[in-house]
Amino acid sequence: MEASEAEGEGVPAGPLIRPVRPGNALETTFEALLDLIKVGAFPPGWRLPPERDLAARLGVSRTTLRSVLQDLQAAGFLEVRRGRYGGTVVTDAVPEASETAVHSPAEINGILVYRRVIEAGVARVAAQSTLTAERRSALRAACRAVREGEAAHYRRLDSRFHIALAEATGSQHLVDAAVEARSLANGLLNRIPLLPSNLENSNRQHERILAAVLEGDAEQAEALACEHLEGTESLLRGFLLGDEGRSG
Amino acid sequence: MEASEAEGEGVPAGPLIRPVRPGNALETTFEALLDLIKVGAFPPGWRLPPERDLAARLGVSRTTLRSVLQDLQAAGFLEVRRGRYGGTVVTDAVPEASETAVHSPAEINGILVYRRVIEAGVARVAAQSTLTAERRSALRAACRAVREGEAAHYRRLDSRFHIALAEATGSQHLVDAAVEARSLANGLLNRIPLLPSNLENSNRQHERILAAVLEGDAEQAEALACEHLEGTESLLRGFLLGDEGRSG
DNA sequence: GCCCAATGGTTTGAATCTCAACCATTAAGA
DNA sequence: TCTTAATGGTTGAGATTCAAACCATTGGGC
Repeated sequence: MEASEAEGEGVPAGPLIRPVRPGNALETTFEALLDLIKVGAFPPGWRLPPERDLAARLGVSRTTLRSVLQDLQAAGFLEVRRGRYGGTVVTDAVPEASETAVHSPAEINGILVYRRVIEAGVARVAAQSTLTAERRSALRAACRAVREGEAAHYRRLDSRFHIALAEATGSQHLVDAAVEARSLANGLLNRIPLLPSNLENSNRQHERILAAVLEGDAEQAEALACEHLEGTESLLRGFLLGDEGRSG
Repeated sequence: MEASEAEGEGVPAGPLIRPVRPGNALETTFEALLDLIKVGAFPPGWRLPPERDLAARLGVSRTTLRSVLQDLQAAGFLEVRRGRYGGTVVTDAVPEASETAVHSPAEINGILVYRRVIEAGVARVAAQSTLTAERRSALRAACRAVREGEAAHYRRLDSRFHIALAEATGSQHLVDAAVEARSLANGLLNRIPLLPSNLENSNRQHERILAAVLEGDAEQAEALACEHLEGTESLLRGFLLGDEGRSG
């Protein structure tokens, strides 16, 4: 067998090999919980599952989890209270738009394209799904929360709305993908300023997407989602790629 | 703060909490490598990256990786040769369609819906992407390999073609999602028999999807991908859900 | 025939993580 | 006021995983 690449013949499989352990247990657990806070899975005031339960769900030991919870507490995201009816509660601290890793234009495009496939697909499937009254109510509440929330919480509330759409599909895999896509995209989105006019427009688009989903109009829901995503993509491409282009 | 659920108010975030360590290092590494073999990332004859390199890419120690490689060798999937110009080569052993976990109808639907969102979206984006001559060549080769391959290797070759489409998008996240979607779906697809007429039809659909992608017709590529996926979904729903329905 | 370098194979000690048992706190109910 | 039970807090032993150093094999080049 003659090898043209270290991996063998043909197109190398390099990119297909992904870390099964991208970091140590502490790092990955910290990132996971912070991501969930950032995308609104744990809104302020929310009480996390009890430590023993949460550790089991995350697949780490309680010792490891406790260390992470202490770090999150020290960073101001959690408050802990002992005793019966105690627990670990999420504060309303807003995660700083940290200096995320610098992405190449190709990476940025890769994230945007991924987000669009996921979120437009989610809108379509949600519109095709049978929604319970509870689910409809949750969608409306999430949409209203974005509109009525303070600007400081916009990113989190916006994310939560899009994830609520994913939850409406009934596919755990789409939910996971939506969470991941939002976490990736937020790292980029947080670098552009929130202008009131843009937020207003975005909120209107949310209403229309929601209406299409509730009406069961799959074509419309997907088209509106694409339009919505194109809006922020344009902002991003101009803001980030333009920047990168100039500094390049 | 009044809690309606253990996690707090409103819709519980339970489903959003995912294991950061679904299994131990040996298990997850074994699954990851076997999945890559199954989806054609490592075709027969392929030489894996050297151990030290592969361990680094997977994010595990060389000790852990070696243990997994030994298991895969014992299972017949790999052959190892020492010395200069040695290495670890993939055999042409076909993974048995093992008794995968029994899925509920909701889980099956969740997988199918996820696969459709990913693969239809991938077709669209691939058609919109600028393809190098090498990439076009790889796509054609992958499509041809499905058509000309033996039935025993069909699943692997079919998967590789769809993943090649994802690679054409240039988005690592779509590639990862396509690998995952394929691994999930294959667990289901392997339970239905491969009929020559179905394979013929599937191959024709592959050709048409490829043609649309190469021509840059995004609408067509996505529509054809949906039609292609609907075909196997129908087979699956009738075969699995019908079964479950009757036994239920 | 010897050398070299790239690969797999082995061993040892350290780091990380897990598990389980037990302690302390706390507010509601009796 | 005491009890209860659900929560967080602490400790020690063991398992898992890692890192690094070194050995053995092997085929091509000189």
